[in-house]
Amino acid sequence: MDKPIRTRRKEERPGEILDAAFEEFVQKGYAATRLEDVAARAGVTKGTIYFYFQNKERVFVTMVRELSRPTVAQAEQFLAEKVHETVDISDFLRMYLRFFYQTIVADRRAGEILRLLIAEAGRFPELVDEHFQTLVGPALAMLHEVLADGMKRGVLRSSPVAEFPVLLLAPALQLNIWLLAYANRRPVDIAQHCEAAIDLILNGLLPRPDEERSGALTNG
Amino acid sequence: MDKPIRTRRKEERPGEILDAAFEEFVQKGYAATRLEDVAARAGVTKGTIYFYFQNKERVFVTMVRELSRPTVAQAEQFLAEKVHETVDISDFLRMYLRFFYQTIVADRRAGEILRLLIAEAGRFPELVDEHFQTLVGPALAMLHEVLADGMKRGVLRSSPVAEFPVLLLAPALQLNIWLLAYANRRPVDIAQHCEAAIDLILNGLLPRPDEERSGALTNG
Amino acid sequence: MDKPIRTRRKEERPGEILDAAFEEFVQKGYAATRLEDVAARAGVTKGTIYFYFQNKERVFVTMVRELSRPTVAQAEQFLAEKVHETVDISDFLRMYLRFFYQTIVADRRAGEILRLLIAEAGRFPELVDEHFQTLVGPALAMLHEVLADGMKRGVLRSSPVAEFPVLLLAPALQLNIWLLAYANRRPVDIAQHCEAAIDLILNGLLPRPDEERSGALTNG
Amino acid sequence: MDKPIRTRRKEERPGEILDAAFEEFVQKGYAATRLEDVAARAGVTKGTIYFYFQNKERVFVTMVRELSRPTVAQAEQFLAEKVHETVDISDFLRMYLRFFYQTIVADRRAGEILRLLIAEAGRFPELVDEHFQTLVGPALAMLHEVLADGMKRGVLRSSPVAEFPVLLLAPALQLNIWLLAYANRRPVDIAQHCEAAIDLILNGLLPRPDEERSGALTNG
DNA sequence: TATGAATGAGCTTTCATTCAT
DNA sequence: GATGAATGAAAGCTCATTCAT
Repeated sequence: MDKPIRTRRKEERPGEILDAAFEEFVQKGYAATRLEDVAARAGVTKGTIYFYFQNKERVFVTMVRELSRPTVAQAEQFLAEKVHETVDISDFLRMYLRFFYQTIVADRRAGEILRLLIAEAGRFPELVDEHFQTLVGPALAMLHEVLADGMKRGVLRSSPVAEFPVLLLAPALQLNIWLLAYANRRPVDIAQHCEAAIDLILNGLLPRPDEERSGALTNG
Repeated sequence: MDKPIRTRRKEERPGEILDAAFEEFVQKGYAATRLEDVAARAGVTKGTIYFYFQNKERVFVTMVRELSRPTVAQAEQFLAEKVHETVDISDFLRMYLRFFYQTIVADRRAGEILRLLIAEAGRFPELVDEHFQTLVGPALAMLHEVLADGMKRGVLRSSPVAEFPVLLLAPALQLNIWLLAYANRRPVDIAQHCEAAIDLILNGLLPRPDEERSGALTNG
Repeated sequence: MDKPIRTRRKEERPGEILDAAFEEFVQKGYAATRLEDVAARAGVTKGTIYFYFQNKERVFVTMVRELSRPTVAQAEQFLAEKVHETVDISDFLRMYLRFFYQTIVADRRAGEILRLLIAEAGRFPELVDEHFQTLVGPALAMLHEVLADGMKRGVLRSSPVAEFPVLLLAPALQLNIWLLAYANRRPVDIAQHCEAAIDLILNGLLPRPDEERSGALTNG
Repeated sequence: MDKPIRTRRKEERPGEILDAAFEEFVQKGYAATRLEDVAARAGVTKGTIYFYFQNKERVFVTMVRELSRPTVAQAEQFLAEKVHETVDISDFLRMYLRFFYQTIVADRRAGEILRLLIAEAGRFPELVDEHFQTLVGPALAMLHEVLADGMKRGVLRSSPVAEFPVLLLAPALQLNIWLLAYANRRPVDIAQHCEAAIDLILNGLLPRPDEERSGALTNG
């Protein structure tokens, strides 16, 4: 029990280290995390980390990439399904929002990584850009297409929102940050928050039969 | 001839230090900021900081509080004006949103402090809570009141959004994070973003004359 | 006695540190020297070294430069005196050799620094070149001039040695290395070694009246 | 088909490791050399080194001994030939000097090992002494004998050089150090350097027919 | 024989903090 | 009030050495 006999597990070690790194980085942030604590949590010693990773920075970057992988895969699959071409636009938007709530709010790992990325954006700009390219960009591009198409077809109200599809993701982002910043001190019902966002957004986007000109309400 | 300068300085020193601290903390984050750099930027030496502040943590906390002060004052004034009691609800919501865009997006200091708070939330939970109590909480309380009242009076569609007034702030928060995370790499037109958010939200909240039951669109 | 009260001596500290560094580097070599030992020997703590020097390399380089200074000054003075223009060439060469024995053999500091430079030449090529430029080069240039002039005037035998003035310094270099490599295990009488070298070199350089052609003995 | 290669390897491994060690130690010095680099250069892994050698120190010591072997053998053969008893003393001295230039200057391995020994003398005093016993000592003893005998027979000028035969090796040592310290930055023509040394030394040692008393030139 | 994952002591370097002046 | 030399507790990283396979 004292010295857990030296075990070799080349296959699993890196993953174990990255899992440990995730917990530590999330808890303390990049700079305040000690690699020794990561090692201890992974059940190895400092030296072992340096056997698998070049330095602290590489541990962080690799961890973000590796733990983002399932999220990226899910998102790619979701975006590839092209359900929007066959489904009612309201239904599609509901699905879309729920998917994002699922991804960046309900999934702790994905949510924490997003927050970590925001918090450490200044130190890891390339990582942030990478994240944009693989996740945010494609998701926004698809939304943009759906919105523009819906407006052209008249199933959506014509609105400047078409140019800011990111607005549809804002609620999920807000909740992500809220939950992680206030931790357990200000709990929120995720499902209700999501449904409220859907209510607001769908009503905001669907045509208003009472109006001749779209955007009538917009000018102040 | 010498004196006046020295005297003036004496009173301004703490403020100069906090200004310098703001720049450094924003650039590097809490842990990676060196008090020596703060001192250099403020034109003093490390020792001087310790004359005015107990330690690094106090410098950070005091900086956040002190530099938040004008924002808090503005917000308090805005919330106290009670214009919502006299003005058309659409106009009020427009003003409200624009005010927040002004505050947490266009005002660099307020915006950066918000981001700092998000990034360092784990290390300074009390500061986050304080921020909630003085800024976020009151703003949300007032919004909640306005929304609930509007729905009761029928000038707003009855909707679960009433219980999540924070949804109205989500767009500004999203833009704040976007700008600070992507820095200058992905510029956004703030005014247009704001107007798009207003369009979405107002249309999402105002009554839909074509429908009997509110929320008809909500169920999936 | 326990904690030698923190004393400030900005003026003397760097010198004390360099003196301590000299002893440690000489004893252990560059790589094997611990800055902590240097600090202890100088009566300060590790941190203090970093207050005055950027890093270990700078400590080494600065030490070599600083402790070479008196030697360089002596050499410059010696070379500037131009006694060779007024003195009998035998007398001059005797002075010259004795001066170098004094410098790189009898003077422990200069001798050790020379050996350090030889030992660490691979890691500090610029330092070696600097040493050449300030010490070796000028000394050889002057010797070359004296030898060439002497041979032209016929007071020295014409010989290929003119092109290799460094041969006159070889004995002192050899003794330097001998003493430092064998430490006290193989003591040598410096003065006798020097006089033997002078005997060999003067007899080797002065004209041989029995010969018509110089260099008669050289061909094998 | 496989076997022969493996078998051959098996016997050559230690030698391959020592060759690799030589290159690394020469390039970086003892302390700065990583056994991992030695292993990589030898085409094996770190563990293998520990199979053949107890530790880093033994690798170094064994390498010096092993790679010195051919040099020692050559020297022993040369010294055993006793050509000095049959050959003209000038011819003998020429041969002697040329042999040493060949050995410690022209032969890169022997030259580097000599320099390594000088550089690391402080850490490996026994190795230095061993080197003295097997190489330097015998060579000097023989020289001493030849010089003393020559002076007694009158074929050499009587001189204090008899007691410092090492002076005859000084030029080769100087050139060895020069070449290794200045690497390729200050090239020297080895053959000419050698011939100049021979010229200086022979003329310095052979009798001067113009003088009654030997050593007349020596007193300053 | 050989491997290479794992260890852990040790080293350089950093920096918040102190304190004599 | 202000300085800045000095401290010392980390923390990142390296590498000789070990050992299960």
